Amino acid sequence: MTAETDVRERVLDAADSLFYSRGFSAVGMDEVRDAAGVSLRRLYSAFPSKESIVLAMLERRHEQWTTELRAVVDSRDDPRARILAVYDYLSAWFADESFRGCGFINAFGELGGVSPAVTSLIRAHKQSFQDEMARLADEAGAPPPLAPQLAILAEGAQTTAAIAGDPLAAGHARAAAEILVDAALA
Amino acid sequence: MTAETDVRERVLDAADSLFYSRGFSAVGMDEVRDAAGVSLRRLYSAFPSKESIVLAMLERRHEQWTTELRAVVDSRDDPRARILAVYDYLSAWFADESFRGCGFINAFGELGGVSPAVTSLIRAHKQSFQDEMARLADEAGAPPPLAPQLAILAEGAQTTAAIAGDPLAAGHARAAAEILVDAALA
DNA sequence: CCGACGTGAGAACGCTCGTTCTCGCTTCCC
DNA sequence: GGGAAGCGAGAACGAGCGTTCTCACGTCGG
Repeated sequence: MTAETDVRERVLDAADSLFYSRGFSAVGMDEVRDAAGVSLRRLYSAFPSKESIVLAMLERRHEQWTTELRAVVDSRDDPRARILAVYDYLSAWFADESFRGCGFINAFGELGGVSPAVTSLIRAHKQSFQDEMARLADEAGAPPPLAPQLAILAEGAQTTAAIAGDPLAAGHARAAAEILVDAALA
Repeated sequence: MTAETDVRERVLDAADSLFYSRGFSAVGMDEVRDAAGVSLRRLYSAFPSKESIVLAMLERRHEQWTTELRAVVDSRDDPRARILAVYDYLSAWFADESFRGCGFINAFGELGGVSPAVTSLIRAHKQSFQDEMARLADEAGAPPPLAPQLAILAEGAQTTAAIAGDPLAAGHARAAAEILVDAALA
């Protein structure tokens, strides 16, 4: 069973990296096989189809993102600092040289119009982020409108950083968040 | 010559609608031909390749977007109202039933990793929007950091409205923009 | 030592794609 | 009226896709 999960991990690692950097339809299964170092036979015994790999990869990405974000947030105690920590997490992420935007937003552009399964997974991921923001805003005692505003800032920072290639977007979003938080708590 | 431009327009109309709603690789040239009501022969005499259609379509979309946005902004006189008009424009756009996010952000996800020409066109479009925001913020006498913050709000509203399917994102972004503008002008 | 099984490498399959070519028909100019 | 050019419809082509199959080989229980 370990061998089986190992194959799945290797395939998901390779698929995540390739699909994230080049998109889904631009990457063939042969390339995934080569990058994973796995035979096509084993690959298709671990996953029934390419789409199932995409779905599994997005699920794993969602869990990684959620875990990492929570870790950064939980390193702070002050409710205001916990909110702002979200943008610090974004800042560190944007600095990664292989950063090419939010994988879920990218997937939505390519597959959102044709794959309902992928669409609902993307939606769930973004909803979970909004819930997280609502929790943090609530902890700080802020009124309800703050949370969606903070989430919108985070989303905008991601696409701006990706397309303009400007990691400073996280700083701008953080500065705006500070103003909004302070205004909401006043 | 009119016939030639007519063919181009018909093809671009069809391609824009199809590519925007389903993505690029999910739509074949046969489908574009059917929707455009043009023979494949004429289609390929007007455009050398599928990618050239994508590029022409994005350029046209950029001009439409810029023109429409300027019209809404120019319907206001007060500098503060001109800034907020941007989010009113977004609000009206999100209400369109065929809205599926920003076509440029979507294109970036699918083609940004493989087509440099498409990437630089997308970048130019987003840069032009940031420039527009900088002009509006400058008109209002706001300090420099405001403009990127307003732009990030607009980008975030677009992806949030698209993925969550929530048109209210424009309202949240507008409310946040009001707070940021007032804080910057205080 | 042997046969059954599981595996890796990659050929093969069926399909779809972007693009080009064929062919019969229309059109229009002289 | 005749021939050359342009056109639409769709077949054809070559490539690439996701997926499956073949086959030779290694492994291992008996």
